[in-house]
Amino acid sequence: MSESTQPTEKVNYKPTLNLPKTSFPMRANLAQNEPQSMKRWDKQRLYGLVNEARRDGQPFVFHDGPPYANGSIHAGHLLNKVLKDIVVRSRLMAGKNCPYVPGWDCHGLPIEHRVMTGLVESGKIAKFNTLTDNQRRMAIRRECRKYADKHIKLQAQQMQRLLTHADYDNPYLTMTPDYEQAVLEVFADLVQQDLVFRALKSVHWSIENQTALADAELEYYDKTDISVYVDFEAVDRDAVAQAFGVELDQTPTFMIWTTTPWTLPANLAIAVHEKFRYALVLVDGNVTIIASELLNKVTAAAKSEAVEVLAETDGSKLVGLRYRHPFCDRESPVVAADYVTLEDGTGLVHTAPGHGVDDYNTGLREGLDIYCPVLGDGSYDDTVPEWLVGKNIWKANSEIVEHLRRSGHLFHDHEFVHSYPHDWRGKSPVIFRATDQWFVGVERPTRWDKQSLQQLALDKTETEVNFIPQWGRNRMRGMLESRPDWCLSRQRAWGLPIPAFAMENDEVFLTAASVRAVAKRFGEHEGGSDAWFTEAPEELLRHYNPADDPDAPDNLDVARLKPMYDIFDVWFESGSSWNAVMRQRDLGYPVDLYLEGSDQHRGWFQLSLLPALAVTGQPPFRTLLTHGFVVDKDGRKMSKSGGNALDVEAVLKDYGADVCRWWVSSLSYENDVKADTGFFDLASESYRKVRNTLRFLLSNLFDYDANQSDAAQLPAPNALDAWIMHEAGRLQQQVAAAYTTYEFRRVHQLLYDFCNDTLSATYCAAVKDRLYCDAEDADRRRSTQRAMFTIADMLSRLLAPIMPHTADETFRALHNADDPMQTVHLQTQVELPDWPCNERWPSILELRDVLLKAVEMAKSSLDVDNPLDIGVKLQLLSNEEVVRSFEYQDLADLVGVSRIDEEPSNTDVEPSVSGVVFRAYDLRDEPRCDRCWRRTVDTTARSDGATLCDRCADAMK
RNA sequence: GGGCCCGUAGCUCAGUUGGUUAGAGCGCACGCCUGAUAAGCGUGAGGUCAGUGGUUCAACUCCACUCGGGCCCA
Repeated sequence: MSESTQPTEKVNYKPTLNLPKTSFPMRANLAQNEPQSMKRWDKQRLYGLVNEARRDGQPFVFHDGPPYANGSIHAGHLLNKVLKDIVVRSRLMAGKNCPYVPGWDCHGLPIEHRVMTGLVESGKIAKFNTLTDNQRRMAIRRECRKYADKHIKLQAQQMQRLLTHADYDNPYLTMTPDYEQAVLEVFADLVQQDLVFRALKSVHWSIENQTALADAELEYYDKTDISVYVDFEAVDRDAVAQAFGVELDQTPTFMIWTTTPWTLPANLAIAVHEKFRYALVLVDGNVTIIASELLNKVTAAAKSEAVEVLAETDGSKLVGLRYRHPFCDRESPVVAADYVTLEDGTGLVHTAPGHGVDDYNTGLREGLDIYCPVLGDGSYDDTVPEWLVGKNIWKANSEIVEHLRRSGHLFHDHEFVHSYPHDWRGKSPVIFRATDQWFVGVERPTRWDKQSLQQLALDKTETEVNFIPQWGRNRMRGMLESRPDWCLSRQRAWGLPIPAFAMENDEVFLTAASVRAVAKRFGEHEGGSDAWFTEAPEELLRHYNPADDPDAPDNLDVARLKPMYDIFDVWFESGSSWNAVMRQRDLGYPVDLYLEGSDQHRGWFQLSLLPALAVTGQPPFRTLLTHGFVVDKDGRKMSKSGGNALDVEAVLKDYGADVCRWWVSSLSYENDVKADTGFFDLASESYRKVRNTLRFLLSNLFDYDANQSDAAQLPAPNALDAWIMHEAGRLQQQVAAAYTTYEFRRVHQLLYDFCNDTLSATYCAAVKDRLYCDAEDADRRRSTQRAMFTIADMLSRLLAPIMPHTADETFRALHNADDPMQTVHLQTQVELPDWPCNERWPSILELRDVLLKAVEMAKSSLDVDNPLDIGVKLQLLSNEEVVRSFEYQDLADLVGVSRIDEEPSNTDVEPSVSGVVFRAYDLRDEPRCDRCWRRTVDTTARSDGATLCDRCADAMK
């Protein structure tokens, strides 16, 4: 700063200025202060108050999907719950009636598995095993319920810490009696439409525990088995010869390979790959068929000496040929299958639909029996050859090999070590076994114009469901098209029982009316579906009268019924929530919005859609919004074991919920979301920018009384104020629209840019001088304060859905709230009046940019540091009218220089960007106001020796 | 292996139906202010639009393939 322009004696004018004052802290200290906000809201019972206040508002029906009641919340929950909360809060702010009932998925294998593991580890399992079946089931269920309760409490607490505004006092739980009742009512409706049936399906089966096992209950260990190459004799020699285009005088065989000889009695097909080449070979005097590529490997393994390829053909030519089973009296076909590989075996795959998933699917497709001659205890039933009946399958393995060897069907055998699934508890090997299961038939006609569920689902998602993002529709369609029948049953204890009974004649008793009767019983029973394990059939069916049931079997004797113990797939329970929650609690149906991760296209979305369509004929949702998954900073999947999972609790503690939510609002959530603690540093920075802008507004309102300074008493707003109010109005409309269309990222962008650019860098910088230096009561200053007050109030409301704590803190500071009941969250958005403002503002802002650059250049060329030591002369050419419609002082404030004025235009000069010619010049020789530090034309020496501008001289009076 | 999707500055993202020199914020560099001060302001440098090939007068944009990543199946 130049010495020559400094006043000789320094008077401190600082006390005469209206400098900002506020108790609103610069540092948010969210980790400490957010819990206090939560307490205040809790005490005033805010959730209920808001609902009460919005009771007559237009409803917006939102339905929360239930997370699984297991473990702590993770990054995915953070994203999901915050997005939901932003939706709900923004709808409430718009005056909508929008309840948010949170829910939990309580039943199911993961909990049961954890509980069982605990029992095994603690040794309690021994005691459980001494109980009767139903006592044991009840004991397990009690443990599972305790486990679920504990985690629901934990998660609810963590979700509340995210500042979500939901009815945590009345959540829905899939394990409560009322919920269970409503699920069974949905099921009854499906039964009534004949959509439910029983059929065989291959499952992992533990012989040791005589139970079906889920994938999660398998452990893989190496197991030594006998692997065998078996010749299956062709039925029609000529047909085979024709397929290979040769003549044959010997009946050829199909050579298969298997490591489970005990499944051979259930063989019903041989699968080949249509695109592979197969060879007709003379090996050691026999003619057999092997995949060409595997021929050498197989004959080498068997140490065959004489190998001669007679012909080759495509797999597709073999399809349809038939063969004779080596020791069962039947013929079976060769079929095509894609899963046939050339890695092991012969390229011809032994297929037993009762003993394998691929085999099972092939069996369904080819219309084969799902034949399973193995009983639950691992012994053969009486449908197999006599020498095998009653034998244990593991023992039978070697007998079958010997039998094949003797009958000449065994080409080769050797021991083979492979990874094989074992029961996680007993560590014994499991088998695949076809068992009776319950299904929902997706291709059966429903009561809705006889269309199938699949067809209804395809049609309705095409026309009646809105997808965000759009590609969700394709994804859903693809999944629906390939949707198999829905297997509803599981063989577990922790779940809702499928209320079926076995009759004396071994037939199954389950009708729509009987299901409804049990539903009613569960609903009124304190323990809900626990009744299934503690009550006799007469009690369970106390609301059932066979005389009123057209489907009741003739010979029904309720007293002699035996309950069956399959439970529902948990997806059927959560998939009935539209009934168990939304319809039962009268919250609105169909629902406006389901919002979940994109994995739920197959999960909750689809499995809610199917039952709802069956029962109501319409989709349960109008809009499906999906978000991506949270991945690590390199875009890789997060996992606890991978060590790259985000610690949500730590992030909340270090950054606070408002920062986390501000981060969530910045995401393009439709794609995968990268997250790392470092990302929250950035969100923190940007949060602080917004916070500081709010603080600046608040700090300049310390002497402003919004009630007294009513609009009527104030003069027309200054051009700057009119402009910022106009911008604020536009912002409000854009933000409101973006909230409505779930474009939170745009909301974030708009709010950030407005705070950072429009307010902080432009408006606030420009009005500082008048706020600080104008007389306290000057019209110009009051007009500015009015704008700032209005905007701060508006911003607190616009920000409330994203940062509930900070918005409330701002709102309460602005309104000097001592009353704990005062909160932004009971407010609705105020529509700002359409403020007229000079329509030339865009040109002026362009001019500002140009002049800022000019000032920057002048600073170096004139060797000036402080822009207040610079003045700008304009030559107005094409845009005379535009510039002259503004006051030069306002322009100077916008650019941050002491003064801007005109000079006569010189026609020789080329106009620059905005049609102006400008010249920045050094003002350091001009007097500088001691109070406002500007070098305006009216700054002169005053009688008391001070150098002041007129405005400051006035303000001092 | 199949279905759906993603890949633009160091980072997070814009980029209309193909059409001038691909935009913004953060970060970074340099500077200012010291009356928003553990703040605030200005200026500037950063890009082979994942890769290859094709369609076109013209491709970040349309098509095919490849690579990397995610979800759901098998």
